[in-house]
Amino acid sequence: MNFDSGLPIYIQIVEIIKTRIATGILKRGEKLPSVRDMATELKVNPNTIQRSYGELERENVVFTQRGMGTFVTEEESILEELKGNMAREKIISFMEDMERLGYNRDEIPAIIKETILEGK
Amino acid sequence: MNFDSGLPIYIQIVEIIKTRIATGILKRGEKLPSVRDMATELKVNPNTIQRSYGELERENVVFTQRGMGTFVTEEESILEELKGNMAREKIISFMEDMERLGYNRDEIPAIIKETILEGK
Amino acid sequence: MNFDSGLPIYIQIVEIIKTRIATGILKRGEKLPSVRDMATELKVNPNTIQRSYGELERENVVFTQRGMGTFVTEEESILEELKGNMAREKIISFMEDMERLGYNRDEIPAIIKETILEGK
Amino acid sequence: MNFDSGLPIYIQIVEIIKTRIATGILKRGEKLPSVRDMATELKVNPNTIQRSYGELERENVVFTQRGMGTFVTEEESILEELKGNMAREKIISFMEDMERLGYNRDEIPAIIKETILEGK
DNA sequence: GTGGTCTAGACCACA
DNA sequence: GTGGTCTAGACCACC
Repeated sequence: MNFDSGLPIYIQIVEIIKTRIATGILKRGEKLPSVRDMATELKVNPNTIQRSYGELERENVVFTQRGMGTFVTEEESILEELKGNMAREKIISFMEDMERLGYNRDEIPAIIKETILEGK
Repeated sequence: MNFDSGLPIYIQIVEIIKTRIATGILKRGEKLPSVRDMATELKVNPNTIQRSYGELERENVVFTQRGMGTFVTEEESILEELKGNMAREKIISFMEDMERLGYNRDEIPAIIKETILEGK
Repeated sequence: MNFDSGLPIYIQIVEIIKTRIATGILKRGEKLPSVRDMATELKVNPNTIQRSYGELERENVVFTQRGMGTFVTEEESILEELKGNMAREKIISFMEDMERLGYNRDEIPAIIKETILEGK
Repeated sequence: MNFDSGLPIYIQIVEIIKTRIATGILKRGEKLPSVRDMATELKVNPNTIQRSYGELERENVVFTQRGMGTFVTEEESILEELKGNMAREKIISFMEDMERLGYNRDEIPAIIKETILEGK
């Protein structure tokens, strides 16, 4: 795993975990890897993972039980919001890419429909 | 710049240059940086750039004039096709991402329209 | 327990015991811990406790029976006065705090009423 | 300065700074001591101060300008809210103390009024 | 100079 | 074992 995108490593890890949760790789209520295991897996310092987990907890995406571990939230509403946010980000960056390629915002839905039909 | 995506570096450079052309950073008929300059800019071996330019020429995206340098094609149809291909790739990977987030192919155009409206 | 408030330790202990009596942790007529036990509990020299007990006796808050130990006074009037004094101190320091936060002496009772209502 | 209240040091520092702001010792827009100076002053590690400042920034009580320092927020509404919160905490703990001394919640405003009158 | 991030390694409370 | 805190010391970007 590389972390040279310019963003702080702990933020990048937050994004990775959010993606895993939003896409269902990590499920509602599931235990995350321990701070130490995650640190070993991603080859970063445990404090960095700690910070990532802390940030996720602040956002109520995960919760921790002392001595037990860190878990994906049980609250469905937060998970839905998370998916919505990630989708919105994906859409926005996609649209920016498309505009850079010379397409107009408003014609994009139509182009997508075409592409869907082609693929069928 | 990192080139550790697994793909051969020369292919990655081909993609970078195609993106620059498709987005208009490099314009129709414009001279590309010399092999040597490009190698310096991307911190790779000049032979690698040479190979990338060769590939681009094979695809008629650029053409070479001995002693003058390498230039973006003058043929509008090729540029259009290039943009179309890049757009199609973007759309496909975007749709895969959205499906992973739990959205159905067919509902995506509608979601995009909503997001456009929100952003206004 | 820390005793680094600047005040003599024996005075601080007098205050601790008065608080325990005023709040009913130590009841009317109840035996106080022996000097030796109290010294162990608070991790101070027994002579210090001896001095604190002496001070409390001087104020008629406790009385000593040779060979039996030290006891909270039986006189209700002294206990009432003790509570009144502690309340007055609490009120004064509370009001100073509130004034420092920018509240006027005279508006404080009203603010408290509001807070009581909120808490209901 | 002692930090053995059981609470994490960084939280205690957050409280100290909030008190300084709420009581006007630190004014609207004023620069806080640098992380390093504060660490020296309070004899803790700079990272601990960093964490405290980060927490305060998260709560919008302060903001930072890279290379310039950390400053008390300019937003009056946040400062008002801060004072309100600190007052509420003071009131609640004061009332708990008074109840422990045998006074009823509802009679406290009256007792305060008496104490004010006595002091005049 | 400022804050921001990261690593290394320690100790603690909780279970 | 788990997460939570703290220290020490380094390097970075920005001003």
